Amino acid sequence: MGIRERKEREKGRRRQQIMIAAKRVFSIKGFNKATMEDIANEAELSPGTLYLYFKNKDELCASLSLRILQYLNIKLKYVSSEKDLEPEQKIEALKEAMYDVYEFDPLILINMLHLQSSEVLKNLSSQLVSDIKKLSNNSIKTMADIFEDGIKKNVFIDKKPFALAEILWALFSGIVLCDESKGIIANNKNYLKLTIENAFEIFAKGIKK
Amino acid sequence: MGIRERKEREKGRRRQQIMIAAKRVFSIKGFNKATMEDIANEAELSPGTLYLYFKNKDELCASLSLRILQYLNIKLKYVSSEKDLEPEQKIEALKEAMYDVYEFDPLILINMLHLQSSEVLKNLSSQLVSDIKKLSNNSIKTMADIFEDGIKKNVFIDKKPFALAEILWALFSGIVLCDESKGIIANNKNYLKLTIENAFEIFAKGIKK
Amino acid sequence: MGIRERKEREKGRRRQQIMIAAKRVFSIKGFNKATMEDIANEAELSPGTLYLYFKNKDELCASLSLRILQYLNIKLKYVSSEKDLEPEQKIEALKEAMYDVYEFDPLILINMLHLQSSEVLKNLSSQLVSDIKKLSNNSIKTMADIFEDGIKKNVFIDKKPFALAEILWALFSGIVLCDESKGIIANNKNYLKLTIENAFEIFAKGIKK
Amino acid sequence: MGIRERKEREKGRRRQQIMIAAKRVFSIKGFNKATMEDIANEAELSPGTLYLYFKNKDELCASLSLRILQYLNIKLKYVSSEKDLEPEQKIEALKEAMYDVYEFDPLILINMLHLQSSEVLKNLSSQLVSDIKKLSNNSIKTMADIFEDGIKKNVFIDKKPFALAEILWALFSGIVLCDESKGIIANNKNYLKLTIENAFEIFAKGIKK
DNA sequence: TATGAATGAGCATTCATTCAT
DNA sequence: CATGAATGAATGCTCATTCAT
Repeated sequence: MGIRERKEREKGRRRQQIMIAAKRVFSIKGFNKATMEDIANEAELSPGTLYLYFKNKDELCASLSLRILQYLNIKLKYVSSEKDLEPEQKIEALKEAMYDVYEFDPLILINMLHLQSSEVLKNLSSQLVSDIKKLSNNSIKTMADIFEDGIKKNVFIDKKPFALAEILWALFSGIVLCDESKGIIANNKNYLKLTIENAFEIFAKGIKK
Repeated sequence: MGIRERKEREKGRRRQQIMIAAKRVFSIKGFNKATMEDIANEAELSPGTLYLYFKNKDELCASLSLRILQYLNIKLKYVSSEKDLEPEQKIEALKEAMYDVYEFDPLILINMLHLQSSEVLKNLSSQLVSDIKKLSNNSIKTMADIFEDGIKKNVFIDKKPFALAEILWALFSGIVLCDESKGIIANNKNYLKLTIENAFEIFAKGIKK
Repeated sequence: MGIRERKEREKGRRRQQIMIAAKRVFSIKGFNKATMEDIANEAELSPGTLYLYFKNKDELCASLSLRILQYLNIKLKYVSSEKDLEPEQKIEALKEAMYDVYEFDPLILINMLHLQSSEVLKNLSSQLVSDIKKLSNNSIKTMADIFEDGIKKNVFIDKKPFALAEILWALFSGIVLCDESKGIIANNKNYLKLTIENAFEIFAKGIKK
Repeated sequence: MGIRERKEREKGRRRQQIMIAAKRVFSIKGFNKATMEDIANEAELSPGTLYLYFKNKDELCASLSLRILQYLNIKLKYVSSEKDLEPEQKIEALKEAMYDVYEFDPLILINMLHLQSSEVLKNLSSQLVSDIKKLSNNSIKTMADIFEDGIKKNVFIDKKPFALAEILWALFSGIVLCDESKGIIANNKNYLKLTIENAFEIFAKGIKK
């Protein structure tokens, strides 16, 4: 391993360290009330250092989204590529994958939502924006592949698979969203787990031939 | 109509005017990048005037949520109370209602999400917080009533109706969410309409006995 | 006087108040070490208020230059228009005018110099930049008119009058500059007055036929 | 040449390298907007290295001034010592010398001006401050010697020679200054060369008996 | 010597909120 | 009621400087 390589890896580690700290602070204070100083303290770094690794606060936030999308993408790719699984088993695996992703980073949607604002997009490097778009599309596409497989095997109804993927994506987003806003909407504990369970049951039944 | 009443009504109108302006500004700039001055300009009022009608920025935002929840509640109540509709027709009516709500105010979710932050909740009057919670629960409860009716009539599977309501709520939230973040996630136009259509089809099929 | 007019005048007064404070602070601390808070304190205003009247720190500084150029311009116009003065008397009047300007704002050159940097220019509104350019050119042009008059009357040598104006402008700038940097260069008190006196004597002799 | 000497020379080279880079960066961005990192990049060194050769940013800037003053001093001494030149020829030689200096480092005045700020002076080593003062005074003194020679030989008017020197110094400074701020003030290309030419013509005529 | 990552004090700027008119 | 100028605390960000390697 060359020096250059080692440094690159070191840099990646720092970014992770900062993102983890940011995640923690965002989840406690919310994106707006969290200050860069808060994050720096949490990461046990100085405020200036944050700017060595992230162009600005918005970019730090967007990078969190990218990170979770990367994780999601890997999970989905893996499920999709499992040749030995029957379509219905893949749906089950999907459910597990999504639950996994949520556990990895429950903040996913707050961050994703933040990206909507055109004012925020202005602050992001075009590289980052295109990475996020690419990964989002890839994720949905991979899910679509899973459904397509089931349709081919005559197990699932013949809806456009991409549409199915989008519905599942929406369902997932919505469930997470409602879980996030527990204070207002949800009532029972383990809301997420139960609801994902129930939702997939309905969904799986709904798409079966 | 007494003078007092007229004044009250006048006051309500002003609040509406401000909320509409706020909605427009929020949808363009996002909640955080929108300034009270932006909103005042959009409403053709002065910044100071906003504070005659709303305690602070967070409360203005929360009032937007309350407003949409009220609208949603009315729609749902109406669907639920229609004695002549069969369960499946009610589901169809639900779909229409939700589409309606979305058209009325697509920003609902951004606002709802914003309410999550405990830091924001601190700024709200307890009256407002309890109103929002009550309405949210009512909405879900009313949907649950619809499902319960279907279960009693032996048309829907015997899932806990409240769970069904939550799934539908999540589905709706997720769809709207994905539509909002079109720039990042969605690909096709009319994403929302198509996806609601597809989703309800799957959902309806999934809960039928 | 209408309300609008009164407000406009009030606004002008505030700008003056701030500029005067800025001048004082700049002359004590230098442009860079002077903070906006320093200036606000000196003006007995809050930092935020400064930004109601000046886009940013660079623009506040440039406005000081504009102010002195306006003053200079008026002085020069007056000298140039005096029909009864002989060319040599006008040169004498020029000297007085310049001395006057310097007394009005000895900081003129520090500010002018600041304008050189392209990075600074980026921060200025194009209106301001064009105003400054126009006034600078006008000043030199007016001086040229004075020399042209002398050349026509066969009193001054037939150099291009514009070139003469530029030399005088440079002489003035240089004298002020050296006076400013007293700490390093000048030795005697009243350096400025003496040197302007001497310089104009040489200059007047040099351009006489 | 001993090792110590070689090292000393090497050190001098590095200082030159850094000063040249600094000059380039200052002339593009202005002293304040130029960062030490900018200079380090231009010099193809790391920021830390700059501090091995200069105590701080202000001292780096002052060293630039010192460097140009040394160059000027040598030029002036040479002109002054030429026994065979007539006073008028010396004035001509002075003109050439000044043009030379300007070409060597047009930034001289920006740097000199920067030294004015008492806040900056605090940051400089007393050694450096006294060097700069000494050289400045020497330069003016040497010019005065040239004029004194002319006065003795009954060629120049009997003004105090030191005053003449100061006027010339001011003229030079002013011309350079105006050339630097071309964007704002000057109009014609080759402003500097032409104006120095014209100015010396007037000046020479003005001091002749 | 040279590096360049890390620092953290410092500052320009913003903006929710107030209040005299 | 309405205004909008003024506020000033809050904060994102910068950059001269340091120091472990």
